[in-house]
Amino acid sequence: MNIAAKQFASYGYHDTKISAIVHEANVTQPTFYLYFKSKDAIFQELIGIFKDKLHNHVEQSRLSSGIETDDLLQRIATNISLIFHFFQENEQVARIGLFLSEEAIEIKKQMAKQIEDNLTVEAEDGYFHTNINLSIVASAIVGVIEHFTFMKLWTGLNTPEELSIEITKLFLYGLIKEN
Amino acid sequence: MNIAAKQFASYGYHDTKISAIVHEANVTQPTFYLYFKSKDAIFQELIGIFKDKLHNHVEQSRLSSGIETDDLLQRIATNISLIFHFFQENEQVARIGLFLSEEAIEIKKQMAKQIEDNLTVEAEDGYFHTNINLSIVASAIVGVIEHFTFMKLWTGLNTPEELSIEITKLFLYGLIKEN
Amino acid sequence: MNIAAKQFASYGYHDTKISAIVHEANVTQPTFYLYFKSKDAIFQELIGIFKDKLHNHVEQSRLSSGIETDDLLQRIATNISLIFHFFQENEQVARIGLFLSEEAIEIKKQMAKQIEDNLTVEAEDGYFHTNINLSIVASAIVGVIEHFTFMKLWTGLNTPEELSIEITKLFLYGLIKEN
Amino acid sequence: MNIAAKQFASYGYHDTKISAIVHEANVTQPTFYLYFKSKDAIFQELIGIFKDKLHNHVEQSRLSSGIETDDLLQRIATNISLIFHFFQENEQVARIGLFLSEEAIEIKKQMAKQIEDNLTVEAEDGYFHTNINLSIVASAIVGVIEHFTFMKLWTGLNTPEELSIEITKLFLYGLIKEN
DNA sequence: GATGAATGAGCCTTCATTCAT
DNA sequence: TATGAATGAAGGCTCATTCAT
Repeated sequence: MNIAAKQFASYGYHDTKISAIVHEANVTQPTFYLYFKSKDAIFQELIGIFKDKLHNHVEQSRLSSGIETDDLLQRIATNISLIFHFFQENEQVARIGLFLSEEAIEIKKQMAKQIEDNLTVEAEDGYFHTNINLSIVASAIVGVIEHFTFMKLWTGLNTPEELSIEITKLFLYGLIKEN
Repeated sequence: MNIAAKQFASYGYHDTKISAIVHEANVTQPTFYLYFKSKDAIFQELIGIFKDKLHNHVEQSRLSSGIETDDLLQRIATNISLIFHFFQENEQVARIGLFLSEEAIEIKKQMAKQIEDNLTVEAEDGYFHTNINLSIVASAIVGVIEHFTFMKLWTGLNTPEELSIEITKLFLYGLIKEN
Repeated sequence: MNIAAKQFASYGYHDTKISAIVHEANVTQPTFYLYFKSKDAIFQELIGIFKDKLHNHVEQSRLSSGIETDDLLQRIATNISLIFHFFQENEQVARIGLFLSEEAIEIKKQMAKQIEDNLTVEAEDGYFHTNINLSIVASAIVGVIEHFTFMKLWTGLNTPEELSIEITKLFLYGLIKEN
Repeated sequence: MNIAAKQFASYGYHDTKISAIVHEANVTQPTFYLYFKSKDAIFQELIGIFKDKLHNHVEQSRLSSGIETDDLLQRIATNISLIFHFFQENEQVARIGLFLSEEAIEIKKQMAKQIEDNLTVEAEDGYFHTNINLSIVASAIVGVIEHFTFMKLWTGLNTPEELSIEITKLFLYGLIKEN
């Protein structure tokens, strides 16, 4: 399973060959079919694993979100940082779920919904501009997270903390300096 | 060429068969090889086309950028809107260049560089926070554009104008309402 | 392997189709690729087999050459006869190695070298004309053997013994009757 | 035609492509079919050319054979030398006729017959051993000529004269030094 | 539970050859 | 006479998948 994840993540669906997976696993091809119905089946299974892990992660972070700081920025940054940590620790399966699967779209939509909900709660305190569409903001955040994960986190250019703090500052205060 | 672009954009590299391309083009397979050296060759050619178009587009928008408004927001929004328009009008080839090709990473890096340069110019007027890393901001903008293009523009949910104005507001002023 | 040898020997490289080989072997094409990397690979393998057999044959005949007759003619005739026997018993692979392969030239050169060495030993007894280039004689003998093998041995016109005795007489005494 | 001969001689029948021939001839493929019925047709035509040239050559040398020396060796050597010259001057077409064509066997048989006839005439003078089968000798000579042509003449290692003199000495006097 | 051996299905590619102009 | 454009026919090779043991 891990081997398959690694291969799919590295080479994509088509360029990952059952023969290569079983070779690295030191078993034979029929053995593969003893445990998985088909190439597609194991792929879907991996996607399922990602979705489960993601779901658990979200649950976890909801439960442990009691540790709320007074500081809004810190609070949001921590949330985003958790997401980056999750992608960092589950890179291979995340690559599959986020970039290779057909469900990727759906998964990202749910991420956005999740973030939107969080923002909505924050918004109730009245700190946010009211003329901004939080659904779109959430989607934008997903876009940035996704992009940074691929281009900066997985390439080792930045840590989750660096990325999350940068995102948070940007999205909260924007570029413009008011005076 | 267009047919191939459509097929690659729809099904990806491996699930696009030469037989399907030529079938839709009402020619036979050997005819394909009369014009393209191989499946990979036409794919690379399409990527090349995208890169060229993108390059031209960037050039054009640089030249015609004389129409500078006083309004910073409007100015930036227009620039981003142009990018969305470009992706809208070149959807298929953009799908290939942005999401299917191996060069996608490089292409996006260049987009980011481009945006960073523009921001740097704007920054000279002293309107921006000085503690913000423009390189990361540019990369974030690329992430959002890419995400929106895929999830909202190509799905017909939003127009280039809507998306660009939303992005601009968000990135310039952020979520926080100062008072 | 034998089937392939037969086909290559009969039809040449290009006119031998994998499909024909596997058909005669009562297996399917993928099975072929289970045992051989490519069409060219099995061809090279057959050439290798020929070279090995030839090498072994040469070794063998060197070892068993203790049975030296006093009669020079008989001795040489036996040697040549052995070569014809070898080609007779390994016709298919010999056809490939001698006439179809790119290495044919090299193989024949080595045959010639071999024969030259033998002649050189014989020459030490002083029976041969001294003004004759043994290297060229050896090459000539190879030419005749090759020609006879193709035109007379494999066509069933003559036996190894007939051919070898004829060659030997000719090369030893020539046409001219001295008196 | 010359171009085709060159290509066939260089690459063999299958590896010679019509496209390559017409390319080198600076015409298009349909033009080829304007002059030749098929790939096979031009190949046969080239074989025909070789056969004709060979035939003419034989005729010529028969007619001009009045220049008979008293010296038997010289006489025969000259004949063989002429053959080598012919092959040297018609290398490409000879490669086809001697090594690539299906008729090669027949052609060589005729060469042998020709040589046998010549030998028979010489034999009438009673200079030759009587217990030698002239048909086989002729065939042997063809084998040597063929081999030398390929391995020594066309590789530039030896001149026609060198080769013919060597062959003649060998076949007339043999290796054995009588005393 | 595991495998050696085999295969169905299909894809890319090539090449001699022709048609309409 | 010459060609631009196209194709029929086929061949090598790959890969997910299965059967018999």
